[in-house]
Parts: sequence; structure tokens; C-alpha cells
Amino acid sequence: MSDLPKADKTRNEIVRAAEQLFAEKGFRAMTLRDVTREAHVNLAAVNYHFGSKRKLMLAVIRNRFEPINIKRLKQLDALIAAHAPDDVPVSAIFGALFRPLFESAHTQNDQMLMQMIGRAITEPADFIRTMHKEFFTELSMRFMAELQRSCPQLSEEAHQYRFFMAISTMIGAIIEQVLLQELSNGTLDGTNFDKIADELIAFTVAGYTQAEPAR
Amino acid sequence: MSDLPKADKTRNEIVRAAEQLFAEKGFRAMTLRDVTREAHVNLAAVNYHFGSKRKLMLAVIRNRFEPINIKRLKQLDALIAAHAPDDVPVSAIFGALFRPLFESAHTQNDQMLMQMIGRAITEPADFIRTMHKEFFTELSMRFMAELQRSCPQLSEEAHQYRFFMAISTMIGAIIEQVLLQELSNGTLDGTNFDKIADELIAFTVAGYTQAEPAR
DNA sequence: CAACCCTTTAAACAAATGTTTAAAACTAAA
DNA sequence: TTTAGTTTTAAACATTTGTTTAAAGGGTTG
Repeated sequence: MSDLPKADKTRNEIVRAAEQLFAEKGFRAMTLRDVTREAHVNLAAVNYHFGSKRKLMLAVIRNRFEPINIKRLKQLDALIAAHAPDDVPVSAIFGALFRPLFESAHTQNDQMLMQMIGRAITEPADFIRTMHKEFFTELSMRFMAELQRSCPQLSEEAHQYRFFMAISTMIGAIIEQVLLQELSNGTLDGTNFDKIADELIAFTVAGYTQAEPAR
Repeated sequence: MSDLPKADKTRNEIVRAAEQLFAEKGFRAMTLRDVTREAHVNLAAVNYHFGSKRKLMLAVIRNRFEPINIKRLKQLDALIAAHAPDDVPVSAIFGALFRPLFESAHTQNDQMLMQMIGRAITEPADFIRTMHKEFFTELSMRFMAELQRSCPQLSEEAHQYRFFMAISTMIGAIIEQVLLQELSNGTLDGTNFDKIADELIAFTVAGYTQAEPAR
């Protein structure tokens, strides 16, 4: 079935199990014995292949966030090029920021992956927070600059508050995806990530572009 | 200085320390030895006064969430009474939903308390998730019903998605309050919770009341 | 086959954690 | 002051945790 070297298969199984258990329990509550049991490998395999529990988690999260961020920046560049020398519509900018995140869950073990991303964002452990922050500051500067170009009528302050709120909506939507089914009594599908992305974009565009109140 | 019985003082110190450490580290990483050291009480005091680590956390969270929720429902009732028989403006409804949350941090150890509330919302531990879910479902039904009455033009589906997005914004804003300073390079004050609440309300009202796209 | 490197395995280790115990200290009423 | 009830304390306990070790296994190349 698989022509991978055995070592690669072990690494992959560990990563898969770690993603799942981290998504369910967070870093501290996810034990290496849980992971290796779920992955059907020996306990020592984690330290052999990854060095430590921390390094395993760093690898797991990096493997997911890196491609998403690359995709986001690539889409933003493409948008700028396509609209040049005009500015890019706000909805397109938020699309480039949000869609790659939800699309990453498309083919895979959908809901679990989104939960794992949510955990990574909210995880208290310092070494994870640090890495996530690196990923994020890199992105936010680029996207904020482009939004500012598209909405020159907004004050600097309004711009910053609203971008913060848009990011907050994105994060909340990822973390609380399960909530959607509950709120709608099962009517809405919490795993229809295309639809959620559409609604998220529409919501944040409306919030971001609203008229500034007179003072 | 204090005329409390000694036992009450011990209980209060434990709760104070537990709030702080839970806010910083989450349930699993917060050890009873951390808590009792920070509270300057004996290790066994937690189990004597609260029974277990779990029960301590349940008490801590309940003590914060209960008054907030009572306030929210009271404000909503007041709004309905004040506007009867008309419907309540959307911004007032969201105000009743959000403001009590941010006002709870007013007098106290502001930022820490908000972080602790954020942790309680995102905590993976099952027994905390269960309790938080109880608090939340109670609320959401009441507020959704009132929003629906104020926006009869919205479809059921739009109503549900948008309420979900509004809640997501609230949760994200609480969790990522620290982010505000970073995004603005220190210009904006992440602890000005009145202002954050204002911006949150404006953002969610715009998102919630936007025109539904033609189909 | 043999030699080598990579991988797996079982066992052990030290550190940390929630909880329990039993005695001491303290408080307040008789 | 004595007594009874409550609270604090230090110590110990049983588990669980990440990590290390050293031997065994497996596959590839000479």
C-alpha cells in the first residue's frame, strides 16, 4: 500500500496522532503515551524522531501554518497585481486572508484540523504562543497596509480597531465552529467551511467598511 | 486591616491566585503548588476548602460568569420593557450582551480578569467546557429571539450565521485583547475596555444588519 | 554472508502532581 | 481555664509525566 520508508511512516503517524490529540486536549493534557498509542508506535519514537514533545508540537503546527500563510500572501500579491494600479476591493483582501485558512480543511480530516488550528491559536504554552505570534505579525502588517490603501477615508484609529475586530471574528469562528450547529439546532452544517468563509467575509467587510460615526 | 475570619481570607487568597495562574497558564499547567505559593497558604488548603483542583476551578469560573450573565439578562429585560411594544434596537441588544462582560473588568485587576475569562472559554478540559456551555446556551436563546424580533427582514439562516459571527467577534476580542496594542504599535490601549466594547458593538451591528445579498 | 547504519523496543529514571493523613495550632464558647 | 470545633501544617503517597538508555531488530550495500 505504501512505499514509504518505515521511518517516514512512523513520523507521519506520530504527527497525525499528535494533531488529533492536541486538537482535543491541548498541549499539556496530550501525553506522549496517548500519542504513541494512537499512532501504534513505541513511546521512545517521539524523542527519537523529534527530539522532545515541544519540538514535535512545533513541527506539527509549523507544518500547518506555513503553507496557509504562504497561500495568503500569494493571493494578496496576485490581487494587487490584478487590480494595479487601482486598490483591491476590501472583500477580496479579506478573502485572501480568510479563505486559505478554511480551504486547508477541505480534503483532510476537516473538523479536527480546524480544531487543531484553533488550539494552536489559543494554547497557553509560551513556546507555542511565540511561534504563532511570529506567523501572525508577518501577515498582519501586509494585510493592514493593503486595507488602508483600499479605505483611505478611514481614520488610522478606526482602521486599527476594525482590523482587530475582523481578526477576532476569524479567530472566534475557528475556535467555536462547533457552536454553529448548536445555535441553529442542527440546521446549519458546522463543517461547511466554504459557506462559513463566505459568511465570515461578508460579516467582516460590513463591519470594516461601515461609515465612521460623526464626532 | 481585615476583619474576615481567617478561613474566609484563605479561601479568597486561593481564589485570587487561582484566577491569576489560570489566566496565565490554563487548567493543566496551573499547579496547586503554584496556587498555594502565590496565595501564601499551605498546599493542603485547596483540598480542605474546595475538595479538589477541579472544584476550585469550577468555583472560580462560576463566581465570575454568573453575575455577568445575570446582568446581561437583566439589561435585556429592561430594554424590552423600555421599548415595548416596539422592538429593541440591535445596537442596544448587542450592548446588553457585550457590555456586562467588559464592565466586569472595570474595577478589578482588569487585564488579568479578561484573560481569565478568555481562558475559561477556550479551556480544553471537559468539565470546564461543560459548565461554560450551560452558561452560554441559556443566554444565546434569549438574545437570538430578541434579535430576530428586531430584524424580521433577515432569513432564519442569515440570522443564525450572523449571530454566530457576532459571538465569534466577542470571543476573539476577549482572547486576543493583547493583540490590539501590537497591531497599533502601542498607539491603542488594550485595557480601555469601554472603548473596545464600543467598537465591538459597532462592528457587530454593522455585520449583523447588513443587507442580505440578492440570490 | 557480513558489516554497517537506521530504527524500534522494553525498561528504567527522575521529577512533578493531586490527594490524603495525622498531628499541631488556633479560635471561640462554656 | 478548659474544651470542643475548625483550620493549618508538614509529611507522605500513589500516579503520571517526559526523557534516557542499551539492547535487539531490520534492511541495504559491500
